[in-house]
Amino acid sequence: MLTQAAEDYLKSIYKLQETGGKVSTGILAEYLDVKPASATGMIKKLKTMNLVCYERYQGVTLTDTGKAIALEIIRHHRLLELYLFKALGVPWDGVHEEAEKLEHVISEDVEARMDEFLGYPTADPHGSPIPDKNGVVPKTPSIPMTDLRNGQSCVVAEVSDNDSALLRHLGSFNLYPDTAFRVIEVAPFEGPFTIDIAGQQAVIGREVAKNIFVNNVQDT
Amino acid sequence: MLTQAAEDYLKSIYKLQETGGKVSTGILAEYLDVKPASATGMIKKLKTMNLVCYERYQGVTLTDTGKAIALEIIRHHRLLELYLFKALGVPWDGVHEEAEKLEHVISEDVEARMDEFLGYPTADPHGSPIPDKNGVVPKTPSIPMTDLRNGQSCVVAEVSDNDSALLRHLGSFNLYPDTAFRVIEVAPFEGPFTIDIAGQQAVIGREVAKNIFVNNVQDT
DNA sequence: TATATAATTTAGTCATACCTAAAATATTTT
DNA sequence: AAAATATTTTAGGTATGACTAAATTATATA
Repeated sequence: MLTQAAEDYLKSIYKLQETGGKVSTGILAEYLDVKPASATGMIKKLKTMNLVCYERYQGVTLTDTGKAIALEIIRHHRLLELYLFKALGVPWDGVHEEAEKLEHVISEDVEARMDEFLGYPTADPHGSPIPDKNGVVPKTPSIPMTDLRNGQSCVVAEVSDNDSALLRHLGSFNLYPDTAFRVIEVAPFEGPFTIDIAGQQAVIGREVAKNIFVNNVQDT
Repeated sequence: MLTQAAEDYLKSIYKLQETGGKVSTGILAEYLDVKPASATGMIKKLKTMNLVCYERYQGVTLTDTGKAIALEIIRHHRLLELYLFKALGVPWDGVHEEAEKLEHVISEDVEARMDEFLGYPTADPHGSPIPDKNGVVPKTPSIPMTDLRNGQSCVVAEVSDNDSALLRHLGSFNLYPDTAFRVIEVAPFEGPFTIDIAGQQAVIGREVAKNIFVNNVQDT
C-alpha cells in the first residue's frame, strides 16, 4: 500500500505530464508546494517501486503501473466529488476538498457502489472526465474560454476545481458545466469578457476565463 | 488535529471504561494489539493534551474533552456504518472495516448530511447506539443472550461488530437487531442454545451467544 | 512479613516518512 | 567559455509510533 504522499505525487505527475511530456523536478515541486530536493527524494522512492521512469536531470514520467495507480486515484477523486454532490448535496465548491481526503481511503467495493448509484458517469461536477475501471479517460475536446471571439456561442465543458472561491464566483453567474453562453464583447488589450448566460449578462475577467474550458463553439 | 493512532486510543479507552471505570495499561494494550510500553507512551502524550486523566500505575480515564472526542469518532463510525449499509448497500459484515478508515477523515458537514439523509438515526446496523451531536448516547438496556432461560422470548438489541465472520454467521440465521426469537432449549453444562427465529430453528453456541444482546425478554 | 509473581514504567532503539538548507554538479543560455 | 539556472546530493531535522530490555512498583502467596 502506498502512502498518501506517494499517491499525491503520482497524481501530480500524471496531471503535469498530460500537458507537456516529461515533468521536471522543479515544476513538480512547485505544484506540490515542496522544495525541489524533496521531490527528488520522492521520485527516487517511486523509481525503486517501478512507478516512474527517471534519469537524473532528465525529468520524470509514469510507468504503466504508475499511470494505472494515478488514474485509479483520480477516478476515486472524481467519483467521490460527483457522489458527494449528487447524493449528499455538498456544494460544488466544497467537494474537491472532501474528496482530497477520502480518495486515499475509499475501497474498491464502495467505489463500485457509488459508480452504480450514479449510473456510471463520465464527468465530475466540474466537468473533468472520470476514468473508467480500466483507466480509460473519456476525453471531450475543449478550448480555453480565452480563445473565444465576439459573438461566439458555446457550452461550458470544464472548469478548474482547485480554487473554491473561483467556483463560488462562477456559481454566482450560474456558470456550470453544460451551461451555454454567448460572448457579447471581448474588451481590447487583454480585457474582460462580457457574456450572456440565459439572458443574464456577466463580466468575466481574463484570469477567471483561463480556468474555463468550452466546446460546441459556434459563430452567431 | 489528532493523529489516527491517538483517535483510536481515545476510542478504545472510552469503550473499555464503559465496562469498568479506570482502564489499565495492559488491558488497553491488549485491546489495541500493542505492547504495554507503547500504550504507556501514548497515554503520556494524550495527557499532555489534557485528553486523559492518568497517574502512573493507576490506570487511565478520559477527561471531558477526551470523552467528547471519543464520542465524536464513535458517532462518525456508526453513522458511516449505517450510511454505507442503507445508502450504498454494503453488507452488514463489511461496514465496520470501511467505517474504520473513513471515520478519521469525514468532515462534520458530510456527517451532518448523512445524518439528515438517514433521518437522525439512533442505532447502527449492529444495534449500537449512535451518539448525537452533543455526545449524548441513546442507551437501550439489554442483557447478554447467555442470561436467557428455556422458553423465554426476546428481541435482538445489539451484536458485536468487530468480527465479520461472526456477523455472516448470524446473518445466515437472519439474526439481526430487532429480530425476535424464542429459546427452545438451553443445553446443560454450558451448552449451546437452540432457538426459534420466525419458525426456523437455529443452534447458537455459547461463544457466539456472548456477542448477542437482547431486550424485551418475556417468559412464554 | 518476606518473597515470588505480575503489571507498569523508563530508557534507549529502530523504522518510516517526509521535509529542508547548503553544497556540489549538471544543463542551458548568453 | 563564462554565467545563469536548474537539479541533485549530502547531511540533518522533525514527527510518529512502535519495540525491547531493564528497572520499578504493585499484588498475591507462602
